[in-house]
Formats: sequence, structure tokens, C-alpha cells
Amino acid sequence: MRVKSGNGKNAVNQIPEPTLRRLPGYLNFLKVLRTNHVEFVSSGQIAINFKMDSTLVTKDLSYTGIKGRTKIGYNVDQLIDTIIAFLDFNKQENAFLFGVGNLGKALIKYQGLRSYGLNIIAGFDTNPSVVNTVLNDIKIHPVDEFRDLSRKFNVRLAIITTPDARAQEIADLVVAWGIKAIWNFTPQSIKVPDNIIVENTSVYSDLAVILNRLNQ
Amino acid sequence: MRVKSGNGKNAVNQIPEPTLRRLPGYLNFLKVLRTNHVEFVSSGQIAINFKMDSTLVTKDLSYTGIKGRTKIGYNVDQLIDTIIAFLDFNKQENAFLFGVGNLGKALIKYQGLRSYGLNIIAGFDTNPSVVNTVLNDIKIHPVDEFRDLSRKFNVRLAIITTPDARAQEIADLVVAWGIKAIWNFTPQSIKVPDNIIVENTSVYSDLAVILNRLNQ
DNA sequence: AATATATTGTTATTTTATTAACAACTCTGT
DNA sequence: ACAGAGTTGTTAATAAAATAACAATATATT
Repeated sequence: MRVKSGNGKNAVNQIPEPTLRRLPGYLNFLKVLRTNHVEFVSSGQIAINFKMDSTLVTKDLSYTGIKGRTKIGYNVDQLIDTIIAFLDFNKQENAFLFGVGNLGKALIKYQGLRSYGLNIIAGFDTNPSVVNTVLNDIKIHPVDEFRDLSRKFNVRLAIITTPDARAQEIADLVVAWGIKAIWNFTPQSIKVPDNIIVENTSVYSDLAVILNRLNQ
Repeated sequence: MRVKSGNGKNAVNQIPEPTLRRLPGYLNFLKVLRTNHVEFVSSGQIAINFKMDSTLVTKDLSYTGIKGRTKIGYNVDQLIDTIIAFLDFNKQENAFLFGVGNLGKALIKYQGLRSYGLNIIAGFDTNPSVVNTVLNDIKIHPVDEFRDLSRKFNVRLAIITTPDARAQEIADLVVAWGIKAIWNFTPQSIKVPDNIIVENTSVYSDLAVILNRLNQ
């Protein structure tokens, strides 16, 4: 049996994913420059910082629609605003988080995410020791209450930080109630309908890269 | 100024990074199969699970040296062992962790990493409220004690989970004392000599992808 | 025993991403 | 005014990754 890839690529699919993944890094660097009152930056300077080719930086930035000035570079303030708008970091995307263990707690407490457009509005867990507690003004509910809350708030994104074995059942639950995207922090691969967006974040891939580089 | 990429690619560079990043996912899936007493698996079955092309799975697995059997597939137990050995998940790589905040604590407490070859042997922080505490049998030291401990243990890997502004100074410190690789969880890009391995893990890239998919 | 078929594993092709080349431009210094 | 150099932004070439094609083979079925 030869299985063909199921990439639903009827959509426009404009920006390359590698570019999308690099932009937040540029943004962070630019914010440091702004703090240091740097007014203009060239793609070459950015490239040096990230040890990459300056052409690639120029190309990445061109996707955002920013215009640079020959011999001068890009206006730092303007570039920051442009990237933030391009990445939708200026809108607030509400999210529910499932599994308030160590990682879940860390994400809830991490203020950084809020200024990057992610607004966790409620946590869910089954463990009585965290249920009904409040972390950073965010209440942790029993999982049963998810249906009611999902009706009250129009939430499109669910973050899964449960133990591995629970990931699929939570995915099934949230999909059944209209969630559009899942950010899966467990190493478990989850099965969802094709129209649901899944982003897997697992430290094991990064660890594999590090160990490989160290041992080769 | 045209900046050229500084990829130190004089090394052999055998396995493609995308392959390396996919292998831990396969491994996790295989462990589930083993739990369910499945003896053989084909690349097609793995491909369906991850919604990818089966040829790619075959190719990925071939890098590990595993041999499959026509019409049968791969022996699950053997494949697990082969991938674990290939990724060096069976060796224990000792690591120091800097910055015992929410994320740092989560990583220290996360037992999963230990069975994937990562052994955090000490934490470091400047905050008196965590210094000299013990988490999961792992002691948190003041940063001053790093030099002594780095002499005592031969540690090659440093994990940075400090506030952004501290990332560079910690990087400088650990590089000065012989660390070979840095796993940087801050969004801050750090400058290190070319021979030092840096792996950046930032949730912002993943967030950018999710928001882009949701809003397009 | 012969046939059909699922599967591996390799090679070829296509697609995607990166790097190189270069024209156009604009600022600085003479 | 003019030369020179740094820079953008686009197009061309190269490199890398993913997909397709297919030969070889082992198993199950008739």
C-alpha cells in the first residue's frame, strides 16, 4: 500500500512555513534594537545576528509588505509594527488549556504569550488539587464545564498539555464542540478531521537534533 | 554588504534534519503499538497515522539502518530499539539548567526527558527563593557555584530558561567553562563561537504558524 | 505450483527553499 | 557634479526535501 500525503493544499498557501517560523525571531531582535534606540536596520545586520544569508532575510521581510530604503535599511519601529500585524500578534486569540500540570502551569503563568496574541482564558483539569484554583487570574475548571464555557466564549484554539494518554480524548472532545485548532504539547500524535489545524510542539525533536550534533 | 551563511558544513552532515525531527514522533507511535502488543508495522501504517507519504517514512527509517521485511513490515520491538540507539536516547547526556522559573521547573520535573536520554543534574538560579531547594532530587545552586560543579561533572549541555535579558550572559559563562551545546528556550538569539551547538526552542514560531493557519 | 499482492528499498522526478547574481537606487565624500 | 559603496528587491541558479515510479521480493491464496 502506498499512502499519499493528505496535505489539503487547495488553499492559497502563500507564505513558506520556514519564513513564518523565522519572523518571530527577527521581531525579538528588532525589539532589542528599539530598546537601544536604533532607528534603522539592514537585512545584513539581521543576517549576521542569526548567522544566515542576508538575501533570505530580505526575502522573508518582503512577504510582510515592508518597504526598505536603499543604503539605509528598514525603519525599526515600522518593521516591528509590520511583522506584528503580519503575524496577527496584535489581535487577541482566546484559548482554552487542558491539563494544568507543570507545563500547563508554566504556559498559563508565562505573560510573554499574551503580548504575542495568545490569551488563555481558562484552564481545565481533572485533578481536584488544581480544579477551582486560580492562576494569574485564570480559573481552572473541571473538564465537565468545558461545554458550557465553550458556548459562552467563542474560542477557536485548544492547548493540550495533558498526560500523553489523555491527548486523544481531549482532542475528540474539543473538536466535537467546534474548536478549529489544537496546539498539542504532548508527543502523542492525535487524529482529527482534515479541517482541524494541529500544531505539534514536542521537545523531543529538538533534543534529537542536539544529541545528534553533539555525538557526530 | 552581502552576508554569507555561516553554516559550518565541512562536517559529514549525513542525516537530514527533517528526518531527525520526525523520528521521535515515530518512536512514540511505535511505543503505543508495542503496548498494544502489535508485532509488525509497515511504513504505510505509520504514514497514515502522521498523514504523510509512506515513501518518506521508508526513507526516514532507512537512515537508522533498520531492515524491514517485504510484505510484513518492520518488527516493532526492533524498530524501537534501533531508533532509540540511532538518536542516542539510550545514552545519558548530563545537563545543567539555568533559570528555575516556571518553565525551568517544568523541565526539571518532567520525567519524560530522562527516558529520552537527557539527565538534568543540577539547576542554577539567582533568586533566593529557589536557590538551595531540591526539585525531583535535583538541587538548585546559586549561579556562582557553576564553575566548581562544571569541574566536578563533565557536562556538555546547558539549558537556558532564564528571563530573556539574562540569556546572553549565561551563554557567555557556560561557553567560557567548556560547555559544547546550548539549548536556548528564550526567544533571545544568543551569540556564541562557531564551534558551539545552539538549538533554539521558542513557542513563538509555533504560535505564528497556528495564528497564520487560523486567520488565512 | 502458480498467481496475485503488499511491501521494502532504490532511483528519478518534482517541488520547495536557499543562495547567487545583478540591476536599480540613494546616500556620502570628494 | 560625480564617483563609490552599501543596500533593496528581483530574477536566476543551486541545493535540499518530498513525492513518484518501479524493480525486487516474500507472503498468502487458489
